[in-house]
Amino acid sequence: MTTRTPAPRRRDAAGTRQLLLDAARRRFAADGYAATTVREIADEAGVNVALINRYFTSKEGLFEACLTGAVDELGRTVAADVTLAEVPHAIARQLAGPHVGQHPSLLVLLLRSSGDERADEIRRGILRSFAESLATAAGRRPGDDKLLLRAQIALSAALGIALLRSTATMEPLASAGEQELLEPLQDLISGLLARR
Amino acid sequence: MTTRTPAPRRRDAAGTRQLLLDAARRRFAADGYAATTVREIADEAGVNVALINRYFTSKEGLFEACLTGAVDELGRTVAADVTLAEVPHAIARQLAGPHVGQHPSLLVLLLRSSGDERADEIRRGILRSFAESLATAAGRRPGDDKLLLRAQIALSAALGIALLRSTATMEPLASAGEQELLEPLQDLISGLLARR
DNA sequence: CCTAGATGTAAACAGTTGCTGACTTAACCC
DNA sequence: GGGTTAAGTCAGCAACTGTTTACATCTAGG
Repeated sequence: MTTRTPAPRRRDAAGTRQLLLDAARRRFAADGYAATTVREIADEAGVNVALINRYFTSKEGLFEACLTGAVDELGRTVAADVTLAEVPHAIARQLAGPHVGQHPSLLVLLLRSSGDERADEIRRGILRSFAESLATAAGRRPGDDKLLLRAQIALSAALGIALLRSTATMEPLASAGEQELLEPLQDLISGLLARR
Repeated sequence: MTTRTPAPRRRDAAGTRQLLLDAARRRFAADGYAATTVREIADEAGVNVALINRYFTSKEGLFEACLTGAVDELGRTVAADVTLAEVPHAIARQLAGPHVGQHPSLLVLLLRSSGDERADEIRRGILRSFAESLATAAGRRPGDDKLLLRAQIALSAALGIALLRSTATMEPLASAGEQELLEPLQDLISGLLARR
């Protein structure tokens, strides 16, 4: 069985660029920015180290590209106008959905600081906008800081779960599936954000 | 005004050891293990770099010492037999209590992986034991995995808040005080862990 | 076919990392 | 007070970091 792709070209800029992005995202999410080596990333991608600087100028540039890529992907899966009832499903899917494994949780990436100011500003921007969406879904009116705070706490919870699942090996949390996470998440979200 | 300490000795092993521990905890919590340099720690402690290896054998040894120190301190502030109603208070205090600032949140340290197996095992051990205590406080009976999962999620939430407060600058979460955190935390905990 | 530009490779650079050894200096005891 | 030991200093090493530079090789267009 040969490959189906029409052009199995041995030199493909866009292709290797994507290989690097995928490998980088995995390593950054798993080990953090500082602990990850450009050579590790290149090896995992099966690509020469120098290409990182060719395609992304620097390690920070690569990280930034991972981040903006993650934004797009998240923006596609999580619509901006979710209802509060859908939120637990969205979180559970993002934490343990069928896609995870090859694409390790994007959420973890949002907790990985690079120290670079530009990249960190992107990170903060995404987080803020997520919290806003969540607060809006919960019925926030402009100026309502208390509900915004609650939305940020809910977001913290989702990110905390993602991080603990990936760095600590804490059962049953680490290997809980989408279904097992759903019910607790529903209780958490409704306890925190439901109108009373 | 001279110093009040009875013995202002210029050479004090225990003293400088503690200086190193404090500085290391701050840096590790703020920047993570890999991004923190032994020279940074030594400078912040106002101490020669070589003393880190003298007193703690290695950077990893220092991190491990920070971790076990944090265990003791947490074990003292958070008793093992808390009631469920006290949990939100304990979390809020640990997140934003009056002591924070000089002693940046111990919780963040528990999310900082060093890559060293020994240190990470300590970390996991603490987290597991905390989750157990929480589940017990919620009325867990042996073998009840569902409630344990919920306790681990609650713990994730607390840690996530700690991390987001320290790495993202997300208002109003970042500068919320103990009181402002308490009410949402109560709703979160009761929604997640209360018997229904 | 054959050349020009795109793609990939190899080696080395300068700076930083954690760590070590030989050394100096202060504190304590008789 | 001299001498012994603990406490602190200093310079440097070997390994690793991100990055660059000069070079090889493939691919497409004329």
